[in-house]
Amino acid sequence: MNIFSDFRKQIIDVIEGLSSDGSLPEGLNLDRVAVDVPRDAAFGDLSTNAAMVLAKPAGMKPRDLAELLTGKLADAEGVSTAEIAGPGFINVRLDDDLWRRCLGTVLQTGKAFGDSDIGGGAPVNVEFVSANPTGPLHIGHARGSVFGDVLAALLRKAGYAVTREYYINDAGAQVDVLARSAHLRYREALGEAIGQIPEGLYPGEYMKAVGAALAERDGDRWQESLESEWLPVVRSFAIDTMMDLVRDDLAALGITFDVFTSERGLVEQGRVDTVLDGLEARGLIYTGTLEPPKGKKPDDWEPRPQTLFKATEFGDEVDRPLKKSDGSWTYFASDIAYHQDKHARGFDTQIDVWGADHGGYVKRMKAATKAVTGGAADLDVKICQIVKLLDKGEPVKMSKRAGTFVTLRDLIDEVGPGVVRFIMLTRSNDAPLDFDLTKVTEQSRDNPVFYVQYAHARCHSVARMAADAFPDLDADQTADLGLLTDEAELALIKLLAQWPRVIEGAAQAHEPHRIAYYLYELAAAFHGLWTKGKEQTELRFIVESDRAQTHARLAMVSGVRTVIASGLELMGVEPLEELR
RNA sequence: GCGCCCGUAGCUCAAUUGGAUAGAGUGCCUGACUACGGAUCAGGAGGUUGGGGGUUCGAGUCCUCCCGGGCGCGCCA
Repeated sequence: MNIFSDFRKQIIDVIEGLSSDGSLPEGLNLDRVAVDVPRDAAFGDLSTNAAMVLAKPAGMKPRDLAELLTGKLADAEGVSTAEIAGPGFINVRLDDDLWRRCLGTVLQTGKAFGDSDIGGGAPVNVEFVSANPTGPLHIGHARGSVFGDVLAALLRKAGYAVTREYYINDAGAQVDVLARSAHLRYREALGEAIGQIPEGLYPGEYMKAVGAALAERDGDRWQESLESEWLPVVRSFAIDTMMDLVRDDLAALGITFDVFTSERGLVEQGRVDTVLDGLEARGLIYTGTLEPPKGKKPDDWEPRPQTLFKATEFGDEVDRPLKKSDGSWTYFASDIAYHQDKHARGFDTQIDVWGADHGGYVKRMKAATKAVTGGAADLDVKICQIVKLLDKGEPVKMSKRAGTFVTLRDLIDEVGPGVVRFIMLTRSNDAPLDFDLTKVTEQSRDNPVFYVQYAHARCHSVARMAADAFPDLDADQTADLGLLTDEAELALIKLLAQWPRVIEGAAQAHEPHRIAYYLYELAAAFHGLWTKGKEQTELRFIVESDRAQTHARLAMVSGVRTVIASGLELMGVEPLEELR
């Protein structure tokens, strides 16, 4: 039950009715007709801009059209009042019973309340994390990981067929460095003194285990052999080990993927060649020389002919190189093949979640995707800004040597997965985020995780107390919701009714942080009502002298608990029933 | 120099995708709470949404030009 979309249908019906009886022209475009919640509750429960957006095409003044619509709407079912305001807004108040019925729906459907079918089962591919398999995940990865995972969950709840995907960059020079680092540790594991890790190799302690495991598996087989012999083997082994590490770290955050795609796999299957041959056949690839960037000329710049993709034909600023000087593909070339591959697998809607440092690549990737799918695939790239790690307001110095933790795993161990996940969504993805280790575990209002969890725990607390006062109370569904008449109670119920709308809006905008903000707002309304009951005893949830009233209020509290739990679970955060 | 993101209350950030009198937290000021579970709640002050111009019924949001910050800028992903 989505009151807002239901009401929009009512308005559309009214407009179409007026069209068919000649009061309005036929065939009006109704796309821009919106139903909103007014900023100020004094304006009513709902408002619509219908009269304003249709005035011009209908050839009427907005207020006259509003007049016409209000006349019909006032008689519509469930509408208590409809009036015109401002330049032509129509403000509507609905019968309180309609809202109470919505609470009834919450109680009946439970956590499925808010599920939507706006996705229509359309396939969506969400690609996120995709960290290079060269080491454990760090804090910078945490944000994109959570963002992508919750966005995927959100889209699923909104009715899309979502695939969570991880692209393994296992074909570039970096994994060769990884292999050499692993080989060194392998020799170390076999008893060689390796001394200092040479510049350019990965020095991390985590590489020791890789070397040891390889020695365990293969003995001294690669100890004296040529690099050309051992490199592919060691590389493959190291990548697998690193990916296990990455999977473990993600699992600790509650994240799993449906698909892992290997860049090397695409290259070895010849997919890159195929896709780029196709572009070449269309005249979109040529050999040319790029201008140096103005104002910031690299020291070693020299003009050089390169194999270029005509990205400028698809909205990019300059054409982009596809081949390295050794003749191998650039990562961009394989990325083109990868996005084509996603399209070939049936994904017309693709979402990539990237870090802030990749912002400069959005245009070329969109251009390439457009080119390679003939414009059929829509790519949305979500950029996550940096996370600043703080402790008591002071920046935490990231030094591996000093022992200050930097890995994702350490962060999870320190504050718990739920806290990490929630905090990562307390900002819009394109705003930088402060993660204060002290604040996020504080029990205060300015720690949103606590504040929302506390509201949820309070709901459970009420239920426990009620079980003492009325041990034999029936299920929520049998309560007489008509007894919920206080303004604050109805306001709370109206907020619950917004949940499906929040889901749809957040899903369509690809903005999972809206869930966190909504939950905070809902928690605030609930805490407010709680305290109101403290001051006016007749408003308490449990009224010992009034069994029916208590029953109704417990049902309302159940509704709040259900929606908060539903939202937290959507975010991958476990709802707590007690706070120590 | 160019591109992308950003600029909103002292500070950190929202703003129903173009809607009405721009909202929360924090900080400051005032009050409520000896218990359905204390960690809360109610109120006050605080704004020319960086600046100018434009688009229209209507702009924090879209276009344009400046100012300021972050990221990026040919064979790293």
